[in-house]
Amino acid sequence: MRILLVEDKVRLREAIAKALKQSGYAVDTTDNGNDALWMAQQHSYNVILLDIMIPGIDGLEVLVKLRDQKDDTPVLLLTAKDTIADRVKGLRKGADDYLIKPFALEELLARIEALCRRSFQKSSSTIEIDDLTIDTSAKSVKKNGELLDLTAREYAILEYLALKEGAVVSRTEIEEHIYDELVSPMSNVVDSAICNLRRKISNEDLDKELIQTKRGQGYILLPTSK
Amino acid sequence: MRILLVEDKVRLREAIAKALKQSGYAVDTTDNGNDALWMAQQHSYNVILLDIMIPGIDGLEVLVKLRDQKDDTPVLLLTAKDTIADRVKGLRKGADDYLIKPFALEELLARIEALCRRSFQKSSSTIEIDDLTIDTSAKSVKKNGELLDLTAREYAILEYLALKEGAVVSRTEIEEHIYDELVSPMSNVVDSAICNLRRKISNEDLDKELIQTKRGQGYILLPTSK
DNA sequence: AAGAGGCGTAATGATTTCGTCATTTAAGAA
DNA sequence: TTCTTAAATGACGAAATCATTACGCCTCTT
Repeated sequence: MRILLVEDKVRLREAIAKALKQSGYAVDTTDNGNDALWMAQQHSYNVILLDIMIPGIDGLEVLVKLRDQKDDTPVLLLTAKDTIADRVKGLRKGADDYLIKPFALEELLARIEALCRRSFQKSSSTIEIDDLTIDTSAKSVKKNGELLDLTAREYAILEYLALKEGAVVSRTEIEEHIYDELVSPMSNVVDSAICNLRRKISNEDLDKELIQTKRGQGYILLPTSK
Repeated sequence: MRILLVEDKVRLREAIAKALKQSGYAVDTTDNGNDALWMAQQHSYNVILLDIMIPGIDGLEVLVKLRDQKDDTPVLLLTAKDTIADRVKGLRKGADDYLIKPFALEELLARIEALCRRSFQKSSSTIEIDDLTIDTSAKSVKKNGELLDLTAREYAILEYLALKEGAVVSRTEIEEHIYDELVSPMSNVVDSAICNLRRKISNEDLDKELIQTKRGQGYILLPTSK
């Protein structure tokens, strides 16, 4: 967990830095806006603590420039000014939190923790199997980079098989997960859907089917490697 | 953007709720902890405003139970108490922000905005997509620099889609996050709103729609680059 | 109090999807 | 090999989904 601390008053800066280090953070410090911007570009910090009244570029400006550069690092503004208008302004410019001096170190630490907690939750939403890339959030599938035109049903089945990659999935299981109404027992909806799906994802050149049939049991999605 | 407001004092609750609604949020309210927990389980809120001193389960307890259930909805604590120890305690228990009564509505709004932004992993308060610039603070949209005349509903939907750029958003999800009254199941409000929205943001020259339909799944906002 | 605009509803028509059925193909057992 | 049964395929039509329009109620403004 690496933190950039931008604060011009020496005593305060060193006090904060010390406290942060004791709490186990790696801390870089600077006393002015220009260096702050430069450092933020060099490293990817987990949190930036930014005093507003600093020499060189003003703290708010630093913030704006960071955001313009699509830098998403959580920023916690520190300030002595405390009019509501200032606070609102800071937050609206893209700050994540705001703390007014003087503050208790305990509170600063707690807020930093809250910021870190949030920034750590992004998970990839794509599944890659052979030449297929399944984007579960866009609900789209690419084959060698080309978007495939799957229907909602087809996509749902493929996603389900992909999630259970390498495991045999019975027709009944698919019916239960993909179809909400009961499917009549002797229907072959699934067969038919799989057939269409295969048509769209198969490699003509390769003879191997990605979706394989386990006679009497169901289907299984098997990447070539396995 | 849907918000759960938990506050027992009638006057305050209604004042806040009104202000939030005017800012375009869908708002649910309750005056006690038990209902709050239940409601949070029913819906997925974008932010929960939680007073600590409430009847039934205490606000902090509500927070703890939510986090125990792996619910990571951003929580903003409201409180009259203001010892630093309390604040630290709240934040450490998993709150994302903290505001002390009495507070200015402006600041509350700005903090809510910041929380929403962060939960969608966006840092800047403006979102740029193709020739559109969405200003989530001013709640306005520009197209090639020209201000578009969107209604509150239209804006809300567009903002939501933009925050989820590249992800399929179902009608139900839109209904749940934009509309606070229940939408009758076979209503086509969303369809009709999207239709109007498209009319206003579409590029006649370009044939590609920014808001694309994923038949059977929902809508998705896709910039031309992808 | 009247007018305007926003918004939800209903109706219509175009389009796509998907389940069914009939038939062919393939797999495994005897 | 031959028989049996499971699976694949293709065509068709019913049903579902969507876009769009028009209408009327409601709310807010003036």
